[in-house]
Amino acid sequence: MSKQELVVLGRTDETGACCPGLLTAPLDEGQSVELAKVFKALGDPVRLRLLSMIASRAGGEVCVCDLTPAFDLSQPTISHHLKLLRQAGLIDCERRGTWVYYWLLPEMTDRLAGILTRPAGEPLPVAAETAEVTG
Amino acid sequence: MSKQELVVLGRTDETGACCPGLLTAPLDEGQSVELAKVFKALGDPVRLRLLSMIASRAGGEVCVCDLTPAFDLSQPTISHHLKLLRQAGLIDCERRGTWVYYWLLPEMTDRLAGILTRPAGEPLPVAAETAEVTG
DNA sequence: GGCCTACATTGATATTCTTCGATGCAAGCT
DNA sequence: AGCTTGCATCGAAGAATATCAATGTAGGCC
Repeated sequence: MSKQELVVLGRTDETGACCPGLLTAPLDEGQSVELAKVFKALGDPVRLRLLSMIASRAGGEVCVCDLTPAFDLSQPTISHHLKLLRQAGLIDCERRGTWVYYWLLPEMTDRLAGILTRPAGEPLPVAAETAEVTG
Repeated sequence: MSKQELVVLGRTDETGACCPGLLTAPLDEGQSVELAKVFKALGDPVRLRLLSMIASRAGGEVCVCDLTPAFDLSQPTISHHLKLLRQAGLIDCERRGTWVYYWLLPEMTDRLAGILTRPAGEPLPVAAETAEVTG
């Protein structure tokens, strides 16, 4: 049940410094395709709420039975959204008896945060008054 | 030309500590809708590459004429993607003579990074063996 | 003015996504 | 075994998205 996450964004660096980052160098086509899948998973209000409900839960996990009634959506729809989040590598789940529990995979959110973080102390373009046209 | 970005995610806090964050408390419906628009803009390989090309450019800005030929897509399609990135508040642009230049709005990527960052030193759920069922 | 280049907008089409009801499957209970 | 609950999967319908060719617009140049 926990076998279909994506392996995304090249290596899993232990330093936390991680990959080039979205903002420092142009992404190649393959990287952009993989990264886009994760952001696309976050690009829906229902999935964002699901993720935040899962991530913020004390104890680190939530039963689906606690998630479904929080929305004005059918049970299959919630199940579908959870599947997409799981396929994006953002969450994982386990069946325990009758119930299924979901939890956050913080490695992925950490990686996204890193990718969106500027390498600190950037010139900050502000406006484009003095810049020279390269063409 | 620079008037249709979203104003997203509540206040613009100067401390950088920023809003509650996706991972610490459940998002309400309004927040999730606004946030989803930004992530949706990032949920496409072409737009991710465009954003990375813009963000990583020395000088802080890029001419559209340098972006378009980097893709196997028509000029209107690139223009469309740039518009979506701009509407998401991720980039802005300015016409200068014949050409139009785009640049990153780092406030938005900073905010996303903050939203995806855990409040440091979290218990890290690891597995779900000892957790009690709250229901 | 007239023409050309750079980019945006429009309108159409193919694909993808969200959502639902119906159904399937796993586990507990009687 | 049969029944019930919790959740996933299937198949279909409607909405949203990506893409293109055609067209519009703004600015430079003759």
